[in-house]
Amino acid sequence: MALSNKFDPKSFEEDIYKNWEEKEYFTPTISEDKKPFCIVIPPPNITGQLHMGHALNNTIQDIIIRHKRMQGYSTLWLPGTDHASIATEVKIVDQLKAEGLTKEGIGRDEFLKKAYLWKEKYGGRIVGQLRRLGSSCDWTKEAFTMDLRCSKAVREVFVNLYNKGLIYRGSRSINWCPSCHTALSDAEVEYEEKKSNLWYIRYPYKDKSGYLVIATTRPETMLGDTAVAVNPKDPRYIDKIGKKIILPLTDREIPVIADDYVEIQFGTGAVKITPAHDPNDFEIGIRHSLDSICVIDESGIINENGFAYSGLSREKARKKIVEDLTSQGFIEKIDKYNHNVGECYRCKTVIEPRVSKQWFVKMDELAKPAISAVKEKETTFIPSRFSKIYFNWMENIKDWCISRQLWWGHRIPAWYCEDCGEIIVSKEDPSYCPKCNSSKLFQDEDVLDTWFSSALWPFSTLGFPEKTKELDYFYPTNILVTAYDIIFFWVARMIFSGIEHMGKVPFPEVLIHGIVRDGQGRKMSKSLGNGVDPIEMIEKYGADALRLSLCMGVAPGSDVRFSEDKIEPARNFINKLWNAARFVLMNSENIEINKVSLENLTSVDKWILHKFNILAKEVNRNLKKYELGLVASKLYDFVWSDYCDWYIEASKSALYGENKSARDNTLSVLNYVLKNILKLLHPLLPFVTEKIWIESGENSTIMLQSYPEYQKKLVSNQAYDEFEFIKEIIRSIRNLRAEMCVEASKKLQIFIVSNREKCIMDNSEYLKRLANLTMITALKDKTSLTQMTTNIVVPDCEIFIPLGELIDRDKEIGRLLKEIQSTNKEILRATSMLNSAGFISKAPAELVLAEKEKLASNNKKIAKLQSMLQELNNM
RNA sequence: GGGGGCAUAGCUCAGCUGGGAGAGCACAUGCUUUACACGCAUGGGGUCACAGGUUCGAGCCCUGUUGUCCCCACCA
Repeated sequence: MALSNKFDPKSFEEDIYKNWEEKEYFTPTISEDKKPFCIVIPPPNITGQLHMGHALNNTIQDIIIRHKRMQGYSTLWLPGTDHASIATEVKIVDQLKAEGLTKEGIGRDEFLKKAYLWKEKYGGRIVGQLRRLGSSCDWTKEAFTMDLRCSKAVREVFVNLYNKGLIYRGSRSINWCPSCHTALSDAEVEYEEKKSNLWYIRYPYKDKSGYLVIATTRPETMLGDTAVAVNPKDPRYIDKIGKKIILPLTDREIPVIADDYVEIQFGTGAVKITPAHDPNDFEIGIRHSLDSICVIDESGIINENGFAYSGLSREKARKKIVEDLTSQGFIEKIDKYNHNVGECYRCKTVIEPRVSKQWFVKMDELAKPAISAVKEKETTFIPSRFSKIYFNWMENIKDWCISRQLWWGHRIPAWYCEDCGEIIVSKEDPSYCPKCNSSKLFQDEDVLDTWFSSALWPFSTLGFPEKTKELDYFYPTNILVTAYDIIFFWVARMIFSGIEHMGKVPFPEVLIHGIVRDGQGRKMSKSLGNGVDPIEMIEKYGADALRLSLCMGVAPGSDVRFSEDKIEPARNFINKLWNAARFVLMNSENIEINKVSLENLTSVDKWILHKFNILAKEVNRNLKKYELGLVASKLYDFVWSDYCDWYIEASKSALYGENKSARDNTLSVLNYVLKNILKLLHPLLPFVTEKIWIESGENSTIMLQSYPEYQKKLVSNQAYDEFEFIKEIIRSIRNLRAEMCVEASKKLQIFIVSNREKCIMDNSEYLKRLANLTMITALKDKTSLTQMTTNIVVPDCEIFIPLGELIDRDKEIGRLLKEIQSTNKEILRATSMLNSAGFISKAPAELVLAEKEKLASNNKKIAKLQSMLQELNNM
């Protein structure tokens, strides 16, 4: 026997994957006869290792891609990794620090060497982990955001945007991380509410006519104040506008200005203006031609413009300034105040707004078509509510700061002429200045935001700007699968980039899934130490179990809680499947398995084929809608309840019986359904389905079989009804046994009175086996019964069981009363529905008919129950 | 300040197009039934957050309320 009695994924997963990859099953052929289907992977950062979020994201993509592959599409799942500029640089700086080195110390070239080494080591690790998950990526096309292909695309796009005037360089107030020493885009700043104070400070007028009180959350920035602003409509200050103030702790003279920006209600209605260290103040500064005095340097230290405080950190300067203001009588009051503080998304350092020269992408023109593309449903978000998030961001977007003062990344393709100051933006490295012919050129030191290259991913990976056949065949891709937390960073930017550079949206669908949380619903994080390592789970339970557990009970777009006790049911299910397969294969050994012939099948054979057929329809329907939770639960229920609990158990009658043709028929159906279950399950459980497929004697891979579809010829409503009726009888007998405490091993004899006698007798073998009976005797009516019996009523059948001394009259009465009660409830429900004129006239006719039938059958049932009760009472 | 999610069994969650409330886990009882104890059989357990509305009919649609989580936003 080839299958061991326990499912042991470790023994085969790796070999199976290796085989798939060697045989190049993941590599599509570009063919006009086939429809293309393409997904580009959200490239994992080379900094990381696979976490549960990746596991969920890639499981979903793999299910979609395997399904499409089996449906005959030419499928490409294009993998790759992201250089993750700032995240990687932070890690390497840490690594250097541990070795007692600094990045400045070793220099740019040496630093980049280290970075590439890092990429080799850790980029390779995560790619290996994706393989372990079973991801059917075409590794021959693996991309990296800094490889030659992607770098060419980046330069192409940068130069094109620059030439169109959509990229510009300028001095703006940007978010600065004093720890990473770089500018950040707005999207890279995370806000957290912090407890702080609102300091009310007296700013004395120069003419000694008193003072004006301003309120601030950042007293240390007052060193850079160049004005105080009030609202022009504020009567309190109307006569103060234009007056001069002497900035406390300094000798600076600053004006009182009027600007609509100032809220009359907030604080004192007077705001200190620090253009160099606040983005709003920067705007006001421009409107009023104020000086912008930088007082905090790149590391968050007060610089030479900071009077007595220069050299202090932001935090120390705040403390000292408040002390000095207090002792000199400038503090009016201090209120407790909570406000949002911006932090660097990589290192959590408090952001310092700073004015500096950076490169920006002008967003207005790019955003417009990207908004209408989603409005016009050229791209749809699934679930649709996520399009609101997209619109909200796109409609309020500001210019995108793309330059980073880092080393690891795409260097900005701009050169400056030392002699004439010309800026040269070029796809190729220039060797002389086109304006003055000087050869003294130096390249911009900065690199691009890591998301600049990610934005191009759907076409840069396919060969853009070359017109490759891959790009022609697979672009636009078909679906993008990602978590909702990078809609801004990535999805939105891919959409406007695709429209701008390719003329088409990069994908018609965006499937958004949730975040994987821990058992208590908390985000998994390193600091909490609550992360579950997917690789550890794969080691313990297998990749299939992990994949299945990430689908079970999950609705699209909602967060998933994961804990180890969620994976056990998945593993148990696979073990169940494994053993079912083992049973079928064991019984099929050395026997020629015929194709299923639809003639000569028993009711249960037709029943399982009918139910399988419905399953195939439901699975396809739900896969189409990406309802993976429903797909998983339908497969789970069919395999466990229908196939294992009922069909396999019922099949034993034929398998262990004498009739050879009955056995052959049953084996055909057993094998047919098993094989097709494996196909349906394959996208979810690639490894175990392939393993069983091969062990069952198939010599090709399951991953290229055609996916089962609904087939009209398998429909058999009559057989379905028939076996459901038999199941009902079996269940009621089992229930009676449990209630009456009849030993499970005790075989019973039953008598029946039924208008479906033939059906019961046709299925007597199944009844005997599954309800553990010796004999079934059909009676015309119960009066011929001479023995004392206990009785069961199911629709269309009365069952009489001689239980001898086990019969207990009071217990029987109780049982009957309970049954009468529940039947009465049903009758009441149906009656009230049928009594409603509205229901009769407005509800669908088949529904009304069904209710009438139910009522009739329950009426019959209750009549029988009541006569039984009568008899018992008369005893 | 704006936007969104969630509220269903003890726990974790499904419930797709409005038509007799479901699963897994947990619980109870009984089972060495020759595929499986990672198993088999049977059972108990729900005011579908609350209040209105639409409808013949609402867990599902609409309005409001409460609780909870998240996202966005420059009130210093």
